[in-house]
Amino acid sequence: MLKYVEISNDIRNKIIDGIYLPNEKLPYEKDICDEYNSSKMTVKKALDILVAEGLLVKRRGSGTFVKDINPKERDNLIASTQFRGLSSFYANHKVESIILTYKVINPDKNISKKLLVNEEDFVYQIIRVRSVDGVYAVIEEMYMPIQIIPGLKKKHLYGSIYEYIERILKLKIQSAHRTITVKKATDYEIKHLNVKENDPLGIIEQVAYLDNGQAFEYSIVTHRCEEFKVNTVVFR
Amino acid sequence: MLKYVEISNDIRNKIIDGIYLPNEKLPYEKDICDEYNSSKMTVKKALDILVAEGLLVKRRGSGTFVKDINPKERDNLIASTQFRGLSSFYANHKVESIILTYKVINPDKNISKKLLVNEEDFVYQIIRVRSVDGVYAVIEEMYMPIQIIPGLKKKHLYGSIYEYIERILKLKIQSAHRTITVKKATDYEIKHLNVKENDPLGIIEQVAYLDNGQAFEYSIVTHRCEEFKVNTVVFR
DNA sequence: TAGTGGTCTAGACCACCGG
DNA sequence: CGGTGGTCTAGACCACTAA
Repeated sequence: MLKYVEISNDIRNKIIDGIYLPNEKLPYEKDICDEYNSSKMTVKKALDILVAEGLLVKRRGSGTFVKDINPKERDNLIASTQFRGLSSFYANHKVESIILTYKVINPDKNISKKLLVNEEDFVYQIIRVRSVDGVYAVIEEMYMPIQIIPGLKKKHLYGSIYEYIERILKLKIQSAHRTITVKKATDYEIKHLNVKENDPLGIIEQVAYLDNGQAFEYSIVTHRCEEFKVNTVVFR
Repeated sequence: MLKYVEISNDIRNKIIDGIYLPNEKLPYEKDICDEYNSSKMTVKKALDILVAEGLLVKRRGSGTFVKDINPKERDNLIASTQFRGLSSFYANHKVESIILTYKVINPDKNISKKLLVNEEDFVYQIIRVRSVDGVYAVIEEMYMPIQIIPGLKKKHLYGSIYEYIERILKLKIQSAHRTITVKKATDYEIKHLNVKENDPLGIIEQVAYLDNGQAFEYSIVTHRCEEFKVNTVVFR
């Protein structure tokens, strides 16, 4: 385990457990260094992770303080700063999938551009309706190059595809570029998501990358509006 | 100017100008250190900014590579990783505001909680319809404590409030926590945004913070769906 | 095995805040 | 002014990749 990850996990837990209270000033960086037996740079890196998560504020010249946000928002923030699939985001809920489409196709121009493959190459096309605790949540349309993700079988689609990629193929998922937009439900969504005509929907279009920089997934996930909530922290 | 900001700006420009091409390997960190006459840690910090912006990928053991994304997406990414007001986001367009409400009120429970002020304190309530190049874009409902943002006059509301905060009050805006949701247009929006009944809308609810950690703004910005597009990069 | 990026240190110096 | 966080260095050592 890396030292700065250890330190930031420890301090995050202290905030969650209320050992450090909202608006409380953290010990001086110097003391934190002593406590964890680390250098200033390492402690700074650990604290900066928590600043990026929106849990801490640093004021040059005065100190480091716990941000005063309510616990629900805080948990939301911690969850949102991580990139997870639906299955692990709703780890304590029952996530099920209905498979509408599962085939191998040649990508159209848009898909081949997103995944950086040729139009002659083959990609999986997967369309799933996913439910959480028995309630329809999203329609997920997904494209992955078979060269990068070999051996995917239908049985994997009922659970988490990310788990297959990471645990079976031993690949590392690194990041994703997302575009969030809004649209009105079409007949297709009315049918499969059990929404009403004219209901608004949230759409997350995403290209996801492995840690070697390869794009391995292009997906368009359409969310029912009740289920749709995205949290972010932005910096100036 | 900070060294790592200089280096990252320089490399970002080289990517934008095509001096470093997609998929190209960057010089070894060692050579970059020599080029900018800096230490390894400083160069690493500069490159990590570009990784966070989604422009670069690093592969331990092989090198640092320019991510192969199309120029339009790339520009979108660069714009989205920064936290700006509408005025500076659309700096090359004509941004106008219609002021629907401008008064000082006692905050309700929700607002006082978000801004961390008492319900007896006073906050500005500002509601503006903002248009870009003559087209209605958003309704912005905004609350700011008068103690933190003193002296705001109606004339400031026609332009950029952020500019008033930064240039006149000399305060530094640091970050914002955002929640993105979706809803169906109500009569209020149909009237003021010139949208049709049942049109979907994108909502960004935001608490913004100064660099001293104070919350200075709570706002709910309702976007017409055509105008609504949020880009993010997430990491696992 | 050589070459890459990642972590970590100990300490110098600077910028900013408050009394 | 003392105390805080921010930047930067020079170099040690480690983890991973590819030839």
